Amino acid sequence: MESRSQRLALITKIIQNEEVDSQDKLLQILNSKNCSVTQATLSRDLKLLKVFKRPTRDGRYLYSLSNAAPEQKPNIAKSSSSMDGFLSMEMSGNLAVIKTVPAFAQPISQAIDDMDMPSIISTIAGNDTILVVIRNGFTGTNVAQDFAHYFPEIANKIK
Amino acid sequence: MESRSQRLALITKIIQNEEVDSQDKLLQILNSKNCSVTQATLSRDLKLLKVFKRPTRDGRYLYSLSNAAPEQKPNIAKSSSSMDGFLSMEMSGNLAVIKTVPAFAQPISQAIDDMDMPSIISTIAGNDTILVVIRNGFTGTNVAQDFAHYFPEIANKIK
DNA sequence: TATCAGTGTGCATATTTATGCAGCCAATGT
DNA sequence: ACATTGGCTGCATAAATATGCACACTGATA
Repeated sequence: MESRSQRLALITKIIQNEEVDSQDKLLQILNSKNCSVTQATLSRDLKLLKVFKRPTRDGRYLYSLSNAAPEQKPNIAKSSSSMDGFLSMEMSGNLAVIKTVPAFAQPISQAIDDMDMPSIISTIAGNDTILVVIRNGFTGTNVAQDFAHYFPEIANKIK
Repeated sequence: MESRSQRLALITKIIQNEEVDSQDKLLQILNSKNCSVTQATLSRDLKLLKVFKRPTRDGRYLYSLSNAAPEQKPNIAKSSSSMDGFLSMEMSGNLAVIKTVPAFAQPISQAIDDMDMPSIISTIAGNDTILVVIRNGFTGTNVAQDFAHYFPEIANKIK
């Protein structure tokens, strides 16, 4: 085996047909097929091929070709206007209820979750309403304070 | 941050929202969010979540949630537990809040409703959060017990 | 021919990730 | 109460993977 491109093709075939979980293992298979390289070169080959280790159902990781791997959608960056559409917030027991302009509940809910406020377990959003679940040991006042701190632009809309 | 399941939920969120390419980097982000663990624990967490490093178009590798990989989706129903994607459950007053891997809230919510647990009136699900409304006369402890009974595989994720 | 640029490689080592082991803690059984 | 079990963790270190550097080879160019 002399050329790199031939070796790359061979690697592709091996990864498709066998359960390879380390470069050393791949190295052995290649050696047994008359192809002699070092682990360092293999590492570079795999990067060229965009090979990656995929999790299996039983908790292992095996090398896999990335042809089908889609780009992960990055979340839209938060802007200073992430509270656009916020209308009001009112406390009720261990819940805070936020009303928004219709269709704005989801993005606002996401923005709130992203802040990881200590007083909030999580939020859940419909179309124009968000439920904010307050963590045990905190009060609506705590939540109001946290909101005023993280989102000062809506501090005056909290009851 | 005290419980492992909560940390797992936080990790999924970080991996979705940021470009993480090493456990050390993830470690720093967690630390900045008041969550202190070692790299060793992180390695175990990532294996539990079946996180893997996905190749990007520009030749880098970033951590990614394996449940977002589409080729695995068609098989989920037949070969996975209905509690796949369940991350954590925390009580708050007459509610229990379940955090899931994104997009898993709806099916898990359905599975819970289907059990007709005596301690639960109903559930409502967003994208990665489920609210469980506890029936009058029951407590969060009752709900936790019911969950442990009906879904023993997630008993250890209940706070 | 001489020189240069680019590619490919091994070696040694750095970086990154995984794990054996022991200890802690909470839950459970006797 | 005491012992036991199992989950979770950190520490130290092993295992796995990536890379800086030097060198060899090729093809293009003056």
